[in-house]
Amino acid sequence: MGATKTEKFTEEQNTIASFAKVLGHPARVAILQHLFKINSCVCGDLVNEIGLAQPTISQHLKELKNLGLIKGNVEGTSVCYCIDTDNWTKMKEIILKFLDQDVTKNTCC
Amino acid sequence: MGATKTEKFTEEQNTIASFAKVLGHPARVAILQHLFKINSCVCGDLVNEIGLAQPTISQHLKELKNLGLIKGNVEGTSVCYCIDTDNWTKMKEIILKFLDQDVTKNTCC
DNA sequence: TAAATTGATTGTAATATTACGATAAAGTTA
DNA sequence: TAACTTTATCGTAATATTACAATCAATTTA
Repeated sequence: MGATKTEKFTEEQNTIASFAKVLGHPARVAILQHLFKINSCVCGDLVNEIGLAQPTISQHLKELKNLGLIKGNVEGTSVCYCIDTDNWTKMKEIILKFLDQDVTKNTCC
Repeated sequence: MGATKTEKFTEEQNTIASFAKVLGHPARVAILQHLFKINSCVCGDLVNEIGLAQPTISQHLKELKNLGLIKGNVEGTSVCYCIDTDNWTKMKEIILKFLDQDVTKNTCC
């Protein structure tokens, strides 16, 4: 009990859910928005930008990295993060296909 | 500790995250896909369609209803669920706006 | 009205997530 | 090399989520 029963669902359903899940925390949304806004790499200023502790940000970055949405380059003592544009586009297409189902056919309710 | 620090984020970030979060479980993805597929209301066959217990499905339906993505009509002893097309469209626009950020500008990494 | 059907609610166990202090690891600078 | 800077990892507490058995509530049917 307690754990999601992944085996009951299709691969597509699990993929959609795992992308949606990683976007399902405001800190990760904020991180991604910031990475888009500055149009280049970011280093440690995410901790200042968002008001969470450094280990917490690091943990969120790891989850985004695990799904391939961002990548990080070590630059001296700091790490430069940015959007992985290829994977972002792939993710976008998967989510879009799901969201774009025809909504007009529903006649009851 | 443990709880998401909602107050640290903008309303937009929290809205995006809460929509993404509700899509972040394969059972809810499966429910929504089924509601789209049959192009009309569904009653209790979601429990058969997806292999989870009835209270579990009921709980997932409640979460989808709380965010306004589906609505339910009582029809005798059964309840007819379907997509709330207006709210689905609104949600889609919010998520799309977030996903559609220009990905080409990133030059480093 | 009694039995049956359907779905919601309650209670709870198992697991996952979030957040952060402490500390480690790796590079940089004095 | 010692001190400093930056980020990752470990450990853990607090909270949230997932799943389901048991039960309740409402309607329908025999």
